[in-house]
Amino acid sequence: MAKAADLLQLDSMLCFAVYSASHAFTRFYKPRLDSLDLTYPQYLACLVLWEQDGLTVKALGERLFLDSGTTTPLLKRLEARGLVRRQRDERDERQVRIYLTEEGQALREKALSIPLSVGKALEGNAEAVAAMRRELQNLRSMLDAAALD
Amino acid sequence: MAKAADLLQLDSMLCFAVYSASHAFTRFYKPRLDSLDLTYPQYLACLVLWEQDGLTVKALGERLFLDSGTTTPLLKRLEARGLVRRQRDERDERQVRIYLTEEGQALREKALSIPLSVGKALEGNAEAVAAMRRELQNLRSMLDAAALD
DNA sequence: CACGATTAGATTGCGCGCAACCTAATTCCG
DNA sequence: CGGAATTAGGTTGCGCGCAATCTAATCGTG
Repeated sequence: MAKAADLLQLDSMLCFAVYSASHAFTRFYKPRLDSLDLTYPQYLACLVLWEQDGLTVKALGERLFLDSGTTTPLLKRLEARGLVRRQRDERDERQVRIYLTEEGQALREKALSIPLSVGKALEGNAEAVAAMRRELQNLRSMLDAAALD
Repeated sequence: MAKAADLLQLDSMLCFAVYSASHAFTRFYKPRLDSLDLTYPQYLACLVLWEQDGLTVKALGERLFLDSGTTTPLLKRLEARGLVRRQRDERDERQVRIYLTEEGQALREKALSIPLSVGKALEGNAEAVAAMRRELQNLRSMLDAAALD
């Protein structure tokens, strides 16, 4: 049975498994993203924009579960790098819409090699990977729901 | 079949599922850790020390997969808060050993409520949680191994 | 229409997380 | 023994990630 001592065992904790796997992913991506001159969160923002261009800052933040304190400076860095353009919405001037530049759109081709590299590293575990992804998505929504109590 | 377009779909990516679940955990822990006056990484460091006191900075960093640029300032903050003592090893003066103070040891009792709160949030998923944890540990080691290429 | 409430985005401050680099202590080897 | 190589820890710089706060634009209600 689980004693009080066991409750605080680092290696039995799901939170630490998620936390350390997340950092391992970032480390794995680092050298691959260096060749695109992107950080990992910047890469995620590009993924969102490659799927749907012209999103507002808020919509992009909701897609990544990040708030404006994170997204605003990140998008300004992408703008400084010439990958996106930030433009006030004319209908609602509170909103700022993010548009990929030609360079930003072109970067997509180079980015294709990255998921291939991940696929290679996790070769032979395709079903397990897909199942894990779904469980993690479920975990995230359970945690966000429970965070309100 | 997976086309090129699908390769870059955010919601099909394991990396993003891990990344966003990790942040969801941090958000979930935040209000619980506020009452202990600890950040999440500081809580992890305490978990390690509650298991084994007197570790070197390096050993503690290896346990958490963090380097000295992260652990040194984190441990200095725990020291400033009165939870740990940092002491040069007499045998090998390159090393600094970390010892819990009485206050640091006492905090352990208050921390017990936290895994209980997590257990409640994930109630009814105990086996799935344990399986996911093992898969994530495996994922982390696969990524760290593949990161070398 | 007017005015309080809400909303979008920006800003500041702080704690990670890591690369790059530095110093001091120890080890390795001729 | 003595100098090169290695190791532990610390420092700096930068990009997140988020709480708290601010401003400006829009909405909602009387």
